[in-house]
Amino acid sequence: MAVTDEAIEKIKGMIVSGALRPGDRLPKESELAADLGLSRNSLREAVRALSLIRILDVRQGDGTYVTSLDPQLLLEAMSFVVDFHRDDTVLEFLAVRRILEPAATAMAALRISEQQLDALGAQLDKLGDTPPVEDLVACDLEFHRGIVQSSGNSVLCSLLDGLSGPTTRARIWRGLTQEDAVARTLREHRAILAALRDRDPEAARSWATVHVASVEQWLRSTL
Amino acid sequence: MAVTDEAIEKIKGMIVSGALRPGDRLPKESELAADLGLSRNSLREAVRALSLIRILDVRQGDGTYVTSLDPQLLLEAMSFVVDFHRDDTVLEFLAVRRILEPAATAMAALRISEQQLDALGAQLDKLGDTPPVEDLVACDLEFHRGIVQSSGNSVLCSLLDGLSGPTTRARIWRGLTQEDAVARTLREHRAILAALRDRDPEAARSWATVHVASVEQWLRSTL
DNA sequence: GTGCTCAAGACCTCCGACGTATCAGGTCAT
DNA sequence: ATGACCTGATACGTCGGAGGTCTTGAGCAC
Repeated sequence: MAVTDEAIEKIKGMIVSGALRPGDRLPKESELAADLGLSRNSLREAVRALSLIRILDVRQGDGTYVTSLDPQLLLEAMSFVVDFHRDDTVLEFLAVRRILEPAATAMAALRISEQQLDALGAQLDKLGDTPPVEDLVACDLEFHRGIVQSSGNSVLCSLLDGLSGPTTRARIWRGLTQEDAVARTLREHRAILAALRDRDPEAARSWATVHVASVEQWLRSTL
Repeated sequence: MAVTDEAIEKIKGMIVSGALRPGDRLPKESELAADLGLSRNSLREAVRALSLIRILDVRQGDGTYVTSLDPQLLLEAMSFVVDFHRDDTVLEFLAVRRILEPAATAMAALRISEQQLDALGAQLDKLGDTPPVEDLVACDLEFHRGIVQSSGNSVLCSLLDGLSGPTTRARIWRGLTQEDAVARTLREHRAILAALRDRDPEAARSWATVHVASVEQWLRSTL
């Protein structure tokens, strides 16, 4: 195994074992390189790799720190990965979202706060009946994120966030605007919100399923 | 933005735009560095980072290639990330698995081949009634992987593979062996297999839910 | 045709130097 | 005494060059 890969494993080990805790500062590059028995250049490759996936946070002029290691932060790196997938695998991602989103919406029905409900309602009202496409996309993303956050599971939230990432979503919406999809989306959003207000998990789950399935169906007919 | 980060974005752009396709070979380090306008050292940091998340495949003495970009390959990197989470977030990961695994098992009930069914059955038979712990862990992992693969969704498969990674699984099983968990697990595995043989998605879903929930319950009472 | 040898090509590692950003502490004017 | 400003130390950022190691494939002997 290459020395850089060894260094990655060793740093990972230091964090997993608890020798380095979230927020801790690493020794400076020259010292750490000496400790691990490799050159500063090779160590930097290891640090850069761990920095890309949000394990480490490098600040020039200051030092290198272990991030909070929150699921939200680490899974954020997944959206980077999702960007690499071509259209032919989008359906598979959407199928997973079709499983997760209804479950998350059902969970949210039991936990969402009145305040959050009002915020979602205000957001929908502000949008109007015939919003510009860009506003609809942004709103759609925000609407679902708000609900999923109320599920109380940050892993689930981050995962869905990655799956529904801006790139994928934008690509889907791009051609979806010519039909009655806009009105339909708004209608379904209101139905989901109503189910949440009723604290009705099964209704919320069903409407979320319908909502994702409609996107899936359209996409399947188009590709 | 640092030159290395720029290089990461540029390489990503070349792949996403289609200028570089899966399996393509990149120009040699010195040429690519010159093209992108940075030093070879800095470029290597970018390549190493993309290599960690399985975007690039570097072969010493040969060259650097774009990987197949299969969902399976890219999401494999997620297990690396999951390893960093401490026990207190394991429950959240398990909750997500509790959503995905029953759905995947139900999907598999409709698509799994007779051959695959026989293989799963043979695997269970070979294990016997009181297997060693290590064999049980390996078998458990293999059993679920085999089923999920039959769901036909490689994204779903890779995701569950990451969530149920060796580390998490081993940590859970470590203390689970003293009780009646072994016999219970084997019984549930056989029930899942029976439901698959019957091509009964709802029974398969239910047994999978029970199976994951029992682990979750045990873990919740222990932590 | 088969197997071996060897040289070219590409990545691997290291070193040393200099640039740049951050932070802490001191200086000076108010 | 207080505040802004300056300056030095510190740590990361970037670079160029020099060997080392591994893979590959051409060429040669059998």
